[in-house]
Amino acid sequence: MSEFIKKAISNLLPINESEWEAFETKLFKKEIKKGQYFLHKDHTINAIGFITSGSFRTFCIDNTGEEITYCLHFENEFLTAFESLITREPSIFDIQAMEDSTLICINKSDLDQLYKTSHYWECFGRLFAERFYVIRQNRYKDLLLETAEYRYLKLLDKYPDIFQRVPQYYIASFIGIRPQSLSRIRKNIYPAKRS
Amino acid sequence: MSEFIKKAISNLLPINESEWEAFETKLFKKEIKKGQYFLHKDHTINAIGFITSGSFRTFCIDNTGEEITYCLHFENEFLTAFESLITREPSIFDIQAMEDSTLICINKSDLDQLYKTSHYWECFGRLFAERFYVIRQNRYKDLLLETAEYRYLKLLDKYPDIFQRVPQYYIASFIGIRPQSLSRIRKNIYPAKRS
DNA sequence: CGTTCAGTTGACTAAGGTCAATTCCCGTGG
DNA sequence: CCACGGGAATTGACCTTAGTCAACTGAACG
Repeated sequence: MSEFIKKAISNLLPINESEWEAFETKLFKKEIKKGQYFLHKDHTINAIGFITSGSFRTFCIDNTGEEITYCLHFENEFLTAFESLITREPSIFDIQAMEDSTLICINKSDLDQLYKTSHYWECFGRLFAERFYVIRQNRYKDLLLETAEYRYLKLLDKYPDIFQRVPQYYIASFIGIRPQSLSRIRKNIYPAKRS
Repeated sequence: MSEFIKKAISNLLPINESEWEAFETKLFKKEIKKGQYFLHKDHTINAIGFITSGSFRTFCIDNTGEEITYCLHFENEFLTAFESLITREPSIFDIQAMEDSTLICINKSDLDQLYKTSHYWECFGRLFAERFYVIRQNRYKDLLLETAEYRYLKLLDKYPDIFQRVPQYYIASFIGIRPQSLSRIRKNIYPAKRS
């Protein structure tokens, strides 16, 4: 089960057995039913999860009271409110399961301990943060420079089956538009048929 | 001169003398005249700078051939194309001095060496990346959730003298709109007078 | 003094938001 | 098996924000 997380970690920085064992003993499993929360807004997050099955969305409430889906998360991805994890401030986001889901988690305090005692893990922490940065950077770039239609197509390209798993109004909001606008964009792309 | 960079580093993670000395020997000074470049697009960046005087802008070219000012940078801030620094890919951004400027720089290779040999520096590297993440995150949040007017006022709040130092069309582009739109927003905020 | 370029303004356009009505889809209970 | 209810998605009509294009102003500087 934790083979996948080991692979994801090795992907960032190859790991040896003793480093892995120190890490593995800290892991715990968490099951979250569809609709339940991994994190509630106004709470400071104290763990990182790795999604072994299911999917989540990170959302917040905008000035008009509307829910804005900020991120979507799927299998084999790390899940956390990184900003809150770093700053130790309460998160402005909720993180909710969109399907019945399973996570492998590690507590922030255990991770900090690993950072402190192991050069390997400190280095991993840096690479982890750097990768999070690149993801944010790309999203920011797309929002600033690209059209909603481009963002929609890019998302479809990355997750071809996303429409089978995620309601369209979450997707719309993730792209940065309203469900009605996404509906129109889709109509525009696929003139007669339905996708 | 390098007192300021030492202070900026200590701010992230308190530093002792021997760590500092290892670092200081690697530093070099770079002077860049107004209009000259710290980094050219399509080149992989191999240094981080710390601005001791002057200011810079990071920009790229959008689909329509328009220059988009992506970031503005001032004294006592670190300057790099972080994405290119991390991924070792060519940057899509140019970084250009907006005023005659002075930087204290360290090469990526020297930094990597410090990361490798010192737990202090590795930890610093993580905190540095984390802080970059938070900055990106905030910009992304503002672009997704806030109006152009709010972003304008927030920028003014952070850099009250920015209009004395930076042409308005760079500022407009930085907050994600066209100069004409910024002009109208300003007209709207200050109905009769001029600021 | 004319050239240049940033900034402003006006008229028009385009993208996306808003509100409301309608249709579609799917699960549940009769 | 069918009818109904409820939420998701679509569509239409209209509005708002910002973009586009072009003309004009004004300050800076040789």
